[in-house]
Amino acid sequence: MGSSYHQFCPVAKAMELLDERWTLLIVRELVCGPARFNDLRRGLPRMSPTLLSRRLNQLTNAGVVDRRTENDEVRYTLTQAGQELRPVVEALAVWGIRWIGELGDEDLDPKLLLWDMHRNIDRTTVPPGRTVIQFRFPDIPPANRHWWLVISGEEVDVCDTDPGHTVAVTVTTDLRSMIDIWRGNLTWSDALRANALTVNGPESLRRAVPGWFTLHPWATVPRPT
Amino acid sequence: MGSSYHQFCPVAKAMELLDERWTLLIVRELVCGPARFNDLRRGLPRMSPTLLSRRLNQLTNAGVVDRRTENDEVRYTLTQAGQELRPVVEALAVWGIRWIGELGDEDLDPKLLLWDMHRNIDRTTVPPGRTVIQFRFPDIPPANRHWWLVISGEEVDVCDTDPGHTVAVTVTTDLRSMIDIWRGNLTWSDALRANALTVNGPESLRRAVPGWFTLHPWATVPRPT
DNA sequence: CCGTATCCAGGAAGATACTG
DNA sequence: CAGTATCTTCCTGGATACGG
Repeated sequence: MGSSYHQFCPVAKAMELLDERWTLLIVRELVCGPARFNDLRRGLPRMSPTLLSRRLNQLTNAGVVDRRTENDEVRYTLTQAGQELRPVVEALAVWGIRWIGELGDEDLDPKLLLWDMHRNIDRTTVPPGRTVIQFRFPDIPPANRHWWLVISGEEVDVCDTDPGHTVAVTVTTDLRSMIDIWRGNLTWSDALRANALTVNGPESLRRAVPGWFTLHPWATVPRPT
Repeated sequence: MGSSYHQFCPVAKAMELLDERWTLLIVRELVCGPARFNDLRRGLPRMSPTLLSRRLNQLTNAGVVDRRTENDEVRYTLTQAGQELRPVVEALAVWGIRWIGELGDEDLDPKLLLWDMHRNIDRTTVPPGRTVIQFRFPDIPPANRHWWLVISGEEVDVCDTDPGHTVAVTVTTDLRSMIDIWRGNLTWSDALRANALTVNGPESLRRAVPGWFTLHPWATVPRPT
């Protein structure tokens, strides 16, 4: 655990645990539901597995995280104490979206974007059966340029190589615009109108695409004037 | 500023600034109102002035803190962005008081206790004129054992040497009990009944003392069963 | 009163490779 | 899939002393 502040103040005691690098981002991941070690790694790609492991142990020892093994599958979940960190994470998200507007190019990670999108699909609006969305970001290096979201009845998969299925719609845009949309700083229709984004595919699907994603809670936070 | 997480997530962007050691505790201090450099030092006694200075610069550059010089007096205040960190601090306080119950002896700092008490005096209930409360903590080393709170019309002073004024009431207790009361884990009356605390002085004042302090918001937070 | 200058030690975090 | 092991670097944070 982080070293002590030698203060009895609850804020200080909380921060002894939570002010260590990455800790609250792990909680953020787990707020979305139980996760396996490698799920967490996908949401925290710049974190080394050693450090992730250490942090999970610290959080477990602190009573925030529970490590469960169910028929050979390891799951990390939030305990009651962990669940109650949700207001902290939400308050931070609201503050962050309002006051930290400028993103550096380093912050624009397509891997994270797709990972986040994949868990915010509104199944009820996507056609039944298998639907594949292709994303193309021509402005970034080829290695990360092409992505596929494979939506089937039970699950949603993220691929960075062509899964081979028929593509329903292709979204072509620069990465920053797509992230601006995701964060709620830009609407799909404004991006389309400004030619910052194009959707290829059958008319009906093209119109429907934006509705396939649930709005991130961030997106609706009012911004400072 | 802290190093980047390379994520566009608002929580990550917020934590780049806020997860550095001491940063949110400075915000906590400033949430109570504008403060001078040495006021902050009193609330953060284990922090070196170098580091406090550096953090204040970081927070100023981040647009969270404003440094004002008014007729030769330096004041640090929260900007609008800083004010909006209040929900974060409050969420952390609620979580901390509920889930980080055990305090080490290292966390029991009488200096901090008195500093915190001095800014939570309910003037309307304290008799007019000058009122002096003496605190005695026989269980701790002599150097920190005796404290005086000098309440006058305009201000409240903390002294660790006898200010020489007439003492209205003397509170004698162990430090941990006083902090338990302050955090809302123990009531004045329970402490009195258990002989963990005694108040000396005129009957009427003795009864009134607990009411001279405003209840800390922490104190009323319901605890987990 | 309000900080800055300097120095030092320790450990945190990153990178990489490897194992059951 | 779920982590350890190891190594190295850097940088934070702490302590202390000093200046405007």
